[in-house]
Amino acid sequence: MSKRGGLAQVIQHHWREAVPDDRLAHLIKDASRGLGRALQMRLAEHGVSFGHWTFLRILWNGDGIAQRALSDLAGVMEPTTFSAVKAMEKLGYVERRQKPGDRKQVFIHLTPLGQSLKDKLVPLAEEVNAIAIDGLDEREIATMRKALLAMIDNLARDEEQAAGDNRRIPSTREVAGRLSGAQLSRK
Amino acid sequence: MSKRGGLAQVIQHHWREAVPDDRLAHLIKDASRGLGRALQMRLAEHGVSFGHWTFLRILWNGDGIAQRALSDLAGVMEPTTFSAVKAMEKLGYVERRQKPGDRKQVFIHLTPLGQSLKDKLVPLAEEVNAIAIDGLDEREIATMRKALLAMIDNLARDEEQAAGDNRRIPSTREVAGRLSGAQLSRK
DNA sequence: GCCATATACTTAGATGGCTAAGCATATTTG
DNA sequence: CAAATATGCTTAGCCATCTAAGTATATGGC
Repeated sequence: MSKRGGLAQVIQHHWREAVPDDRLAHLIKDASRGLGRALQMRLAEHGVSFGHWTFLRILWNGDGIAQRALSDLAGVMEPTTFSAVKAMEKLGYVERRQKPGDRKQVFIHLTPLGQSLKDKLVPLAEEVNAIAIDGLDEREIATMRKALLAMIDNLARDEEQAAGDNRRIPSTREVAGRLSGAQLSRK
Repeated sequence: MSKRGGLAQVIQHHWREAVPDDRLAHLIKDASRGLGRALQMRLAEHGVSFGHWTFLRILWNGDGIAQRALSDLAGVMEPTTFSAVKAMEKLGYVERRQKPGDRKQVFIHLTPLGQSLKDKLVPLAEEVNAIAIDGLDEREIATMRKALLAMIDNLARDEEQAAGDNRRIPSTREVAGRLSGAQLSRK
């Protein structure tokens, strides 16, 4: 309050110095929301919702996976996937199929329409990324990436432990899925 | 699929190398959700919802501000603030008052109960922060902070421009509020 | 001083995420 | 093999957030 030197400077000072501790979380949240909004705006122009993007991205990288696996890769809970997939099925982006001899799992397949979105949408995400990191150098980005990864890992271990404390041994699926949200299928 | 060398290593490899571009956004989102869940778990033990925390934090730092100002400081839209404040009023954390001669603005004041939460809840956020940044050194955190700040700024400018393209000159309030979501009251 | 515009709050309704709980089907094990 | 347990999908319902649109009140320009 009542610092000298213009708005930008005040904000810079505020975030960098006046705010030592827990507000790193706020910075991260704000960045995340900024990125989300930027992509959302662009996707909306193509009639695709932000929520669907998450799942399409994974399916473009290999469809025909079970709904459960899709949840893990997306880093969200099953009900989230369930409703998104249902909605995308209605939009004609995906099909839900079962394999003979397995009446539990539902496998998600892209339709040609769903497949075709890739070429339109991927550049939008790349554009957002380019805008966001403008002016940052390689080294800074690498450091940020490393730091974020470490934080995700730290928090996943905390969460894992908290869950274990209260209840039971969390399944591998749970722990791994919780770990970071979106990575390759392991095992 | 079918990588060698243990889960942690696979994930590390995945995030650090296999994923060059837009997935920085995913890292940030995952970190944000991890931080959110960690805090939420702890707040829940004290009967406070994550949403309320956002607003309480600001009010502890100076209550009696207008609902609109509270929105700006929290970096959320008015309806979000509206419902949160209504809920907190019902819980007895805050009161909504008006000033004579102004029938538009509603000023939000902490009750003693709302005030008293500060001592219980702030340490929880500090704990989460400490867990999250465990193992990171000063320099890394400073770099991340700087990079995030730059990204927020880049994205805010993008958004500002997109809005300007379509409609009208966004008010100062809007632009500044959008800039990062939670900072000091300036001017 | 009045009318146009801007501002502040509210309402309504959508979205994306979650937890809890249910049901059906596989899998394991005594 | 049968019973117990685990797994995968679904349903129901909550929470935090948003946009769009409505209402009431201030404010500024003519």
